[in-house]
Amino acid sequence: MDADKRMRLEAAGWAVGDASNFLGLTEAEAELVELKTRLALFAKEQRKMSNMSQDALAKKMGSSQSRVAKIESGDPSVSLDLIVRALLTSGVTRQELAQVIVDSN
Amino acid sequence: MDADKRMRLEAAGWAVGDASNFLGLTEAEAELVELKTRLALFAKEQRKMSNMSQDALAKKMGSSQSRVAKIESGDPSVSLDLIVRALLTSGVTRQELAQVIVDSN
DNA sequence: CGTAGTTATGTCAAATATGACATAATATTA
DNA sequence: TAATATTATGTCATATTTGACATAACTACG
Repeated sequence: MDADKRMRLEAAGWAVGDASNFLGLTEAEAELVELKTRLALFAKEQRKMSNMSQDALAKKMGSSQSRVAKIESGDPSVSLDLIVRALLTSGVTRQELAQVIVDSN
Repeated sequence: MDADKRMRLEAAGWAVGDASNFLGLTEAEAELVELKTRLALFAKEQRKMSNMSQDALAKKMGSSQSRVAKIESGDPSVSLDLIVRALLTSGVTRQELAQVIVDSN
């Protein structure tokens, strides 16, 4: 919808800091953007931690190198589902996932 | 199934003991499905907790009553993004979200 | 230097998710 | 009971997300 497009713009270019009011983002929408951004960074960390190339992870999770790159760069075309799949495939536990969510922001 | 076969299967990356492999799901995919299911139930709980009808929540998050129903029933057409948006819109904190993730399964 | 390995970026057809709508089913309340 | 509110289910056109591909941009090492 409209809000999603706005979320996209913000995640793509506009400082992810806190432009909540800027384009009329809901509190929840802004929080989700921040959460996804944080998880994206964590995904990159954890893949490296497990000594996999983007291509290796991609194959393991049935995706492609370019999409893994997009996951890790916080590309707005990437769903939360895909980010979490990447994390779980990298061996991240629910506990670690939860920790990142608590620390987010 | 004997221990040897189990060991061989598990070494090859298969979880033995649930329906994951039967459905052709990787471990990560199965874990994601379980996570989403748990979050869906939690979403229903929390909406009720905040005394909103599905229609009220739908309006607040820019969705529709029928989609909120699908969120809460664990409909496979619902993304994790949408589930989390529903949760955050219902006033769930990151801490509570994390707690559910840890407890999942 | 070159070259092999890895990561980033753009594009696109196909797959999937979405809100909206109708309407059925089930609660709730007068 | 009936009337009303709420929730469930199915469908569909549209929007978004996807893997795949090409290729550019690094990185590391001989």
